[in-house]
Amino acid sequence: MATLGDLERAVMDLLWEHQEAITANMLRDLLSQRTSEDNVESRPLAVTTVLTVLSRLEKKGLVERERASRPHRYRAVTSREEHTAELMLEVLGSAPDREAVLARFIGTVSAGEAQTLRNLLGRS
Amino acid sequence: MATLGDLERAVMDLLWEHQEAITANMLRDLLSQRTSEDNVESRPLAVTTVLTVLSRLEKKGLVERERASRPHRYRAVTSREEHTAELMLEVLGSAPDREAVLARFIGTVSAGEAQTLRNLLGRS
DNA sequence: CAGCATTTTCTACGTTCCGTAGAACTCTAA
DNA sequence: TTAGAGTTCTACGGAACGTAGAAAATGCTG
Repeated sequence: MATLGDLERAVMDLLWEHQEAITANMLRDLLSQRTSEDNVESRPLAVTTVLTVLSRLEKKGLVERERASRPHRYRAVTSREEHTAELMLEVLGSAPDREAVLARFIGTVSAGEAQTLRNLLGRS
Repeated sequence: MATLGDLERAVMDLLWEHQEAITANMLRDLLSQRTSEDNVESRPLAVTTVLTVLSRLEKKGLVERERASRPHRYRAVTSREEHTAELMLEVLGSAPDREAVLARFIGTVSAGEAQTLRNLLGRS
């Protein structure tokens, strides 16, 4: 499965929040903001660190970059919803009896979400 | 997330197929059977190897053992369906807008499964 | 166009997780 | 009480990830 590390995840979260492609430097600033909110004493990451995880994310197919603009700009390839739904499907597919899993799944989902699902599925 | 390695996964698969708790030796035999089906030339695992992954799985809360019976016997703590459904829920919860994810998810599920979901959700 | 600042790539190191298993220790049955 | 089966301890190699310096590429500016 495409499992992400903490920093990779944080970077993806930021990219998902930005429709526009952004640079590694912007990402570094956003990351240091975010971690300083958690008032954890820590110096900001080096830009090269951010660039490293960005290329790893690119290799994983989650991020693409505009090489044209000089400070390269990065964006998420798929939306967070798409990505998450794909992951859920992948997990679902890891069991032989998908329907049995769905049954359990429905049981755990909140009432509101169950209603959402009914609406989405329409009548039959 | 509780992500599993290949061998850990293989062991869980076997435990999930056995309602009865089984010993490390049985597991080793079952594993060597399974891999020999894939006619990959390979000598069977050492029992200590199986025991190691079993204790790791125990630490992860996926497996419990009967320490009473002398060759300890191991069983999965939850069924595969339960486990998988929990994982799906965990993935779902990793996105802020769960309903949007569900919308995508419904879109990707097969028609048969959509029908299953309708039945499970009952009418509204 | 040459030098400098910015940006990107390469290389690398420490940590954690996992597959793998030997060494050492602990039971229990005879 | 001891041998053999079983369990725990310790360990190592490889991969993934966080981290970042060194080196190379690029582009602006005089």
